[in-house]
Amino acid sequence: MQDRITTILKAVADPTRREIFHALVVATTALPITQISSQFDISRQGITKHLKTLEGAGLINIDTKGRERFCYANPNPLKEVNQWLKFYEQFWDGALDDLSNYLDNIS
Amino acid sequence: MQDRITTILKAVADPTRREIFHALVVATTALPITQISSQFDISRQGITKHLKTLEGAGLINIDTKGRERFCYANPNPLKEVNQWLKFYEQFWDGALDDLSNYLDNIS
DNA sequence: TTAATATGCAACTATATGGTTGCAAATATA
DNA sequence: TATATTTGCAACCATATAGTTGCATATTAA
Repeated sequence: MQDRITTILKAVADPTRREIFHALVVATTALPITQISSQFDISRQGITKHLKTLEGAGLINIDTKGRERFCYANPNPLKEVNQWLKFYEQFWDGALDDLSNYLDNIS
Repeated sequence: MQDRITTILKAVADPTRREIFHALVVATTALPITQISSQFDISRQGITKHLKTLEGAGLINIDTKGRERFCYANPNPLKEVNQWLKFYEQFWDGALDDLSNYLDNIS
């Protein structure tokens, strides 16, 4: 199908999915689908589709418990985006003002 | 239309556009469209569309000189992606092994 | 056991996206 | 001046995407 990095970037390129992901990251507990969809204006099915996309990118996991499916965030795939970015960091303005970048580049 | 960050993420979510962008970043000189498209299997018009998307995201600039249009990369918009990522860095595994993250979090 | 709740699946719609081809216009070269 | 090169614009096509609704099913609660 497509690259892992492409799958991840496409998943977060949608603003609604970023919102859903964010809500799950800051949530103190896993949330069932209905509860997530209650926070948005689009239908539950619309939310379910977004959740599937996020799950496909590895950005969320879902645990089924009885009739409910509890979703929680897994930010780890974003490390790949970070790595992709890292190469270009040396080319953008102000890069050398950033200590971490400096350390990366002298090693 | 849409968020700046959404525009940027959508631009880099396409693998062909990432390739084009990368080619321009590592190029030592600005490249005319025909020369860029010669490096890819898709048509010149296909490349032109991608260039427009990249330009719309601010990731490249284009200078017209005579009949030619010279393209060069501008990685600065990626700083916004980096900032978006930064928030989630604290939630991913191994974040504290990274000195830069550590420094960010004690300040 | 009956009713309510949470969900998945399928079908459908509208629009966006990635790609193509054909043609006209501007610029450069012979 | 005639020809070749570089490009933009417009139309078109196929598929992907973001969303909807309707219905069936499983689990929980009354």
